[in-house]
Amino acid sequence: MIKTINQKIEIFISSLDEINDDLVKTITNKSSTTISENLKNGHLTTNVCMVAASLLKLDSKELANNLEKNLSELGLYKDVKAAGPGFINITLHRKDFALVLHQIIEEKQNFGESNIGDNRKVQIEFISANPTGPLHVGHGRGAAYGDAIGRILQATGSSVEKEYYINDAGRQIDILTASVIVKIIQKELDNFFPQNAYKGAYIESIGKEFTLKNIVKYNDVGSILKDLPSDPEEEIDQIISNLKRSDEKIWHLVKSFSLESIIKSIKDDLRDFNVDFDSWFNESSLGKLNDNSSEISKSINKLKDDGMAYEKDGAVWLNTDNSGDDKHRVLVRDDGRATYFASDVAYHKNKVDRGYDDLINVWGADHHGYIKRIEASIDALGSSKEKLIVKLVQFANLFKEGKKVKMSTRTGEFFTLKDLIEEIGADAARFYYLSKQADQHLDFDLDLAKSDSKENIFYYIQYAHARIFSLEKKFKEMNPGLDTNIEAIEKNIYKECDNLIHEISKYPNVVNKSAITLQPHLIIFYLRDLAQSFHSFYNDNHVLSESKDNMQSIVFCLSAVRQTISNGLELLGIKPMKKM
RNA sequence: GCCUUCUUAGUUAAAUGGAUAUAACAAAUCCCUCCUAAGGAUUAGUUGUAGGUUCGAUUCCUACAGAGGGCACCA
Repeated sequence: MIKTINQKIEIFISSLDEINDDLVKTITNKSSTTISENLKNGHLTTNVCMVAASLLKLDSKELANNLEKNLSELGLYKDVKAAGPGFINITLHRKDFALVLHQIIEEKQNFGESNIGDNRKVQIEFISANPTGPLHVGHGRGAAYGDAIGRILQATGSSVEKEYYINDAGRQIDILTASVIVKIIQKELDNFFPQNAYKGAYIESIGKEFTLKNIVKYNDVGSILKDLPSDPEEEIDQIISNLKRSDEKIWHLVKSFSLESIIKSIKDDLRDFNVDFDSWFNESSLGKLNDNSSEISKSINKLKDDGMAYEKDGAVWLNTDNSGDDKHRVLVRDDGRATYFASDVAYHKNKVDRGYDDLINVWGADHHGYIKRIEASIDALGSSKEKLIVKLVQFANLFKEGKKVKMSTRTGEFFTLKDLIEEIGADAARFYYLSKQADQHLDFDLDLAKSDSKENIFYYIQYAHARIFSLEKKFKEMNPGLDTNIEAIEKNIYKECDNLIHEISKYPNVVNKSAITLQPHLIIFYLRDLAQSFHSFYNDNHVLSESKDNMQSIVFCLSAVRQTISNGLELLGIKPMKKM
């Protein structure tokens, strides 16, 4: 409908004095015909006259009056009116207006989908938490966000792949391994525990599980605590090297066991959170520096060969001049070990080589300073940093009984994602994570998420869905064999539905906008508005005591509302409720 | 100091450069003999300051004031 109107408008614009093809193009690009915010302004609205008037130095109101006359004379629309500073408001014939209902009945769960993504290959990397402990509520926000934009992009015609990058190669994993071993033999060490080791209860349970099938016995336990420096960082490093030296076999067994155990718990939590990944990428698969054929060596060598990396003070540095980063960055330390950054450079090269059109990275806001150097590395390796889209996700504060829930990784006291799911359920958790723009601070109120007031938007929306569902059921019981149909609506029988139909017709645009801006919260706010329109209608109209014709047309229309709510929730990874 | 996000009603939050800035909570008043009251209706209230671009600015630009985050040969 909008398309044909735009064609008519273009014909009108082209017929103006002193116009040329370029101007027509500029005007059509800058202006838009949209579904009116409010039914008072007709069904559709265009701002083309204001755009054209400013470019052509004409009076916008006069231009709007002319376009009004022009469109009216076509006889295609019920009403055309120039309004305000130069808007054109169009009211469609009832049949055209109700077209969206046909569309929903035909497309069902696919209503709202589009192909604006043009089949672009998009990879989304998110969460990528270190496998050194369970996922906590901070990771949950990235999980909900990454998964939701994945679903939204997929629904709007992109070809999406979701990936989790497992940092299974660095020092953190050594600390994890040491933590588990020391916990196992803690009694033999006179209850000693390193200051910077991981302290959560999960460390102990991994250790216990390991000892069920393995024997951990050191010939010379005392040597493990030999030569310990007082600095916490140096202390843990010394313990790591002592443990490795004392019994390399046990070290490797515990290391792989701990990793597997934690990765499994992460996967279990994500399954419960309804987040699924297409691939899991191990940092360790990038290989080692001393292996010339490994990906990490190849990336660094290529950077050196191309003059983008150089040696200085015994270390290898990446030149980041072209990226706006404030200093050059170390890839290989002067002691010959690669930095975390070096792995990430190789990882991003790997991603670029896989041929995606867009790489979306969902990172915690604390990685903000990291963006420029990664962009620099992508450019330096001969690709374009434009491919990389980094979305930062801000921290979430949890509030319980009005108080902020304190969390400290150091002491192992934190609210895990699993705790959150158990407390309020995966769907409500996802909903509240997504209810605010990802790059802004979120105060997550656990009590609100469980409350039964209207303030709890999650239930407000679900309630609308459940109400319609039960209404449909009752309608079918009352009228066996009677189908809902479009005829009644087209015959202009039940005008009170108009507002709902108008709201539904906005949905595909909301999805597109949400995909373009990567903002799932737009869908949440839309659903709230739609639910509100429905609840209001429901209160004013006692559906099941209407005449059969009316009932038919109303239930038909409400089914479309329910389908739309259901589709919107699905895009957020939330299951619509059939009863409450 | 540098980089970055942000500042909207008493509070928490919306708004591809468009019409009278949108909701909820809190306040006041109403609506269950009724399809789920986890609901509905009515009233009152908002764009940090100073400039600029524009037919039009909450939105874009500049400065200022205030808040958060980031600035490792850590990951």
